[in-house]
Amino acid sequence: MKVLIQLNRLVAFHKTMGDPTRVRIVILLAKGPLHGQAIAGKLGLSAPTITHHLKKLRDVHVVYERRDKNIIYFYLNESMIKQQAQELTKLLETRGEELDEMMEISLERQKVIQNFFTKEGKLKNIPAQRKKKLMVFEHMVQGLSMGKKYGEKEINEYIKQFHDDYATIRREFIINHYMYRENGIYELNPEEMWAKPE
Amino acid sequence: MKVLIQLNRLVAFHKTMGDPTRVRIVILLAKGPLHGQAIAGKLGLSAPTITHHLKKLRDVHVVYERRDKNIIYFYLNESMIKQQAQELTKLLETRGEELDEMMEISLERQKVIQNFFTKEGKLKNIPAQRKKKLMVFEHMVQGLSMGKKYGEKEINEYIKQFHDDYATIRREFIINHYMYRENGIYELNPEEMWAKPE
DNA sequence: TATCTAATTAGATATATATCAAATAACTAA
DNA sequence: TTAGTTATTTGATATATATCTAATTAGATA
Repeated sequence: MKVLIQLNRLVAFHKTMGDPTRVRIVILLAKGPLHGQAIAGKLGLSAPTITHHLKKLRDVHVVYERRDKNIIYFYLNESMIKQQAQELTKLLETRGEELDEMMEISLERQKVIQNFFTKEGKLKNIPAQRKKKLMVFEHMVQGLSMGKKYGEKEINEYIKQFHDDYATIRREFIINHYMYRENGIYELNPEEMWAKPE
Repeated sequence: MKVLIQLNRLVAFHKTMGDPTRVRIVILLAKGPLHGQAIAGKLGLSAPTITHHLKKLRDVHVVYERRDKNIIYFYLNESMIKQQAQELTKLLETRGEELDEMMEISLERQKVIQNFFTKEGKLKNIPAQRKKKLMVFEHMVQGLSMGKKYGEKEINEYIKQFHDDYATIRREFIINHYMYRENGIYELNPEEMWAKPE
């Protein structure tokens, strides 16, 4: 099977992790979720600065947030970090000829993602065109971890991060073989099984 | 065993990998060593630009170079990439309390490294003070891969990247249990075995 | 020694970004 | 509705950095 890396995603991830403040935030969140003020306090930085960094971390899906009353808690998305660690080693298996192809695919995909997601990472609507729809789903599924089992509630919560209509999207995940379900437990399929355009 | 991460090293690595040109260089070198002009040609960038990026990649030990006649070939240090991929996942196991400790150690170490290595990464001289000496050796040993077997020639070549007196340094590696030797084959020891100060 | 090629350095420019204080927005609870 | 808390946005500033051209250095060879 061909090693396909999404260059932009990989670069964006590393760029984001290439800042000491952000890594410190990640380390703090590894212990458990925190709200903005707490992070600011622990790191001795202002609230706007923390907002700034959290936005970047959220852009690459390293953190996500959940509101409880008036306080927004930030969570670490561990699976994304694990995934990117894998991508890094995949780089070594890449044959140089694939570079151009990778760049092209990356570019097209980037455009679609940019069109259908707000800058906050919310899905505006589900694309009608199949190819684009699949790109959007693949994008969403990136934050899930291979081999991990998810309860239905958990999946719903995860999808809500992108769109309120989690039921439809969850169904699409199954239909297009991104995930499979057994006794109410959801799990990511291997990439070979995912729906492909054409 | 405690998870000890060198924050600065980790951040520097990711910062370096957070640039599309540099990742493209890494992908090219994954196929095999190349010289500067070749890289410049393939990427459509000027020679100075390539020099600039190679310097950064060299700073974090992702590439190293070897001269053949008049041409300098750049090699990918795959073990460093694998190692950093591991460090990334180690982040997740880090307990937040270790943050300060990590920062402090990082800072002290950084200073020592800065004092004893030139900005080209060459070791100026072996520190007399034991603690600093160990830091220097640990620094050098970072580019070797755990579990990999190295021939004596290979080790010598590797050490020459830092200092001409490879024999002394190779001996120190053994004395301080960074590596062990069996029938002329060298291998990295697990970190628990490494010499510790005090 | 003179000359060729490869690599680096210097200097310039344009762009990005980390940070803060002040203003604003979003939400809760009284 | 009003007050209080938390988060974000705005605007300013200082710093970093990706890229180029031109000049320089390093090493090989004729």
